[in-house]
Amino acid sequence: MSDSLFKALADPTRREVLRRLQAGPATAGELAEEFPQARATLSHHFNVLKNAGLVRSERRGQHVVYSLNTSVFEDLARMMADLFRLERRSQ
Amino acid sequence: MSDSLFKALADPTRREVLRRLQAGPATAGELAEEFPQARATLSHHFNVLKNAGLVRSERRGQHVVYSLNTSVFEDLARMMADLFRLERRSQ
DNA sequence: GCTGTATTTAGAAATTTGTCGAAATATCTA
DNA sequence: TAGATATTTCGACAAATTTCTAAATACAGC
Repeated sequence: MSDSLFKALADPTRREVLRRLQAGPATAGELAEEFPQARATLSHHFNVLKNAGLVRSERRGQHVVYSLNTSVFEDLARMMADLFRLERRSQ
Repeated sequence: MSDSLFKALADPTRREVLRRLQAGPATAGELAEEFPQARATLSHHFNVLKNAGLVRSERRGQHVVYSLNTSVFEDLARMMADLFRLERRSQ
């Protein structure tokens, strides 16, 4: 729902993770090396991002690869527009 | 900065207040009648929304009128786009 | 199956957030 | 100035969130 999306975006570390994933997919380990928090902490953040539909994960052997899910952006834009009741073309 | 904005949007009651203000400005008292929370609680929410630049307030005698500040939407759109590195035309 | 590496889950501590009732402040009107 | 109404600030508490370490799970290669 919209609540999990907004909540997911409310944490600065999670927003940094999203920005990092713009450069391309990365494994949990690679991401963990770039952030000061413990791996368990980041794993929690990944989970929040996943539940919000902001990222996808895929296991590749021992690794888990995370990537941006750009398709949620449409939903996000719709919610933002709804919050400000901006006119939109479709629907 | 962006953190206060995302944090402000993270609470469902505050998002409801924003939607309510789409219908037009309202006093703290009018808003308080439409929400189950105590006036003190809502006053706190108004403050968070104000600090994030999402609403404006203006005292009118005994009343304080709150209204949507639609100009932040540009900033918001920019931040969202930045999170997903979407191509934009200007800048 | 065992060992090593990668990741997640569990449980707990510290911090932040949402909430309230009561008190304080601001403004109007008589 | 006194009284009434509107709103905010204060102080406290419960719930949620971020964070950690330690333990558990998943997989690969021997």
